[in-house]
Amino acid sequence: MNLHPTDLRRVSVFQNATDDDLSLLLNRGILRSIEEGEFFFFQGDPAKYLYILVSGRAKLMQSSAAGQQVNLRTINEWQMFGALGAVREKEVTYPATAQALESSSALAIESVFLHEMMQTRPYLSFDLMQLMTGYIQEMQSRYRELATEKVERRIARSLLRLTAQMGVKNAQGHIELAFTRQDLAEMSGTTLYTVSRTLSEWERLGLVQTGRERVVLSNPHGIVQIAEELDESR
Amino acid sequence: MNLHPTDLRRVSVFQNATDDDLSLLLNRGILRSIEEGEFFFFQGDPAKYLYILVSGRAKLMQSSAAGQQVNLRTINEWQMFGALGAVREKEVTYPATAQALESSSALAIESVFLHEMMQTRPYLSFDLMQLMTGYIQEMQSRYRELATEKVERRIARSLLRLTAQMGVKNAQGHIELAFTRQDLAEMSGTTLYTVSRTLSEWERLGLVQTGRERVVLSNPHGIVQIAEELDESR
DNA sequence: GTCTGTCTTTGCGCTAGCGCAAATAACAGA
DNA sequence: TCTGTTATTTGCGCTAGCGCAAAGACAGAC
Repeated sequence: MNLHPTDLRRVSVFQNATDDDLSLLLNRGILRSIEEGEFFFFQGDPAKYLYILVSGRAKLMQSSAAGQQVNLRTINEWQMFGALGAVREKEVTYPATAQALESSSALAIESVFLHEMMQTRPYLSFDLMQLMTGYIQEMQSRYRELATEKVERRIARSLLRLTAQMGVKNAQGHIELAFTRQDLAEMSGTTLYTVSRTLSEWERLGLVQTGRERVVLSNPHGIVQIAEELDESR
Repeated sequence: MNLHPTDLRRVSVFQNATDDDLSLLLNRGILRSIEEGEFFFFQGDPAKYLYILVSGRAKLMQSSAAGQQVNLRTINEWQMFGALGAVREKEVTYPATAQALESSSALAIESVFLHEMMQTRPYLSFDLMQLMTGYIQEMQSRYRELATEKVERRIARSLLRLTAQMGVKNAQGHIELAFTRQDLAEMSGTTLYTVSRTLSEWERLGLVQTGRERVVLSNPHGIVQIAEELDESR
């Protein structure tokens, strides 16, 4: 894998960086490649590096003391993750675990290095803040959904969110997603059983086609309707 | 109400600001006072101002299309709220509603003004990012709790969070909180009925004393235990 | 003191969603 | 093709928590 500095401009935080900045970052970065199911870092590790996913796909998840876990977000190519350490000055630890969903590689950059760069480059701070406000808003919305909306709709929302982030159209122009029922459950705050039952129901209605680690939205509009329609029962 | 520039240093985002900066901010600010139950801004309004609560208490909440709402956080004196507009350059709207829990006043500062100041003052950006990472982490934790933990524990957590933020010790050294059951429910992602039943149960056990818009933690340790103990049933 | 509006409690019935268990399906490697 | 592993489906029973409704408690206004 050979990276060119300007590739890094695809990272939203670096969209306004100069070519020199990008070279600096690339030189300081270490490329780490890991296999499906392995981890970039664990919740609780010291947050010494931030990462930029170069290839593959990963997920960020948080687990409770009892071991149950939720999916905070999925990470696609050219997305930055684990960047909290660059902001918090004190010794900090990652608040979540990053696991590869398929063979992946990521550029690891020392948190303190980005921290130093931001001191003299306001646009970097702004672009990072931009990213952070996005996360805040997303988490707030998901929190509200989880608190007030019922499962079926939350699953629909998860599928739509995934579609927006990484939906790939197949030959028939249908949107195809590659996730296990368990993943979907962790994204929607429910159990794999309920996800399975819901997808089966939707398949019966002709909204989706399902398979092992696969969901095809054959009628995206129908899913949108489930996600959006006013719930007159409340 | 007469404000002195250095009062603003109590705001975490301004802790490292110069006296000149603080004066600038104060001069550009407008003091808005509102009554209990009234609103600083509504979800969906253009985010033209950011606020600093000078006196009183407020809550930030988000509501769904169907009108159900959740409590995102409570705002105490010298906390900043509604600051997203200072980061996002495009026309943005508040993602939440800010309502006064008691008569309150807040300093309103134009978002663009803080935005400009940050261009040349890296420490401002850092302190704002610091705040934002805190929110991200808190929302992530609360999201996980809501998804994986049962109601009783979530209510316990809410009480402890409130205690940390604004607990006032009364004459007996007990921690006293002033919230309606409805508020507590919106913070914990449940209903006022369940909160009421849970508090009654705790009162029977001698963990708390309750009253109208009042919860006294007479045995905080017991509440901590409920919030923390491993749930062997899972 | 009394009235009024708001907040709280509690009984009751109900159901959405959980989670076990067992069967089945799909894939991966030998 | 066979075999072990992992993912998925579905029946079944259960319960945590919801939400209505009605009664009670409290606080402020007059």
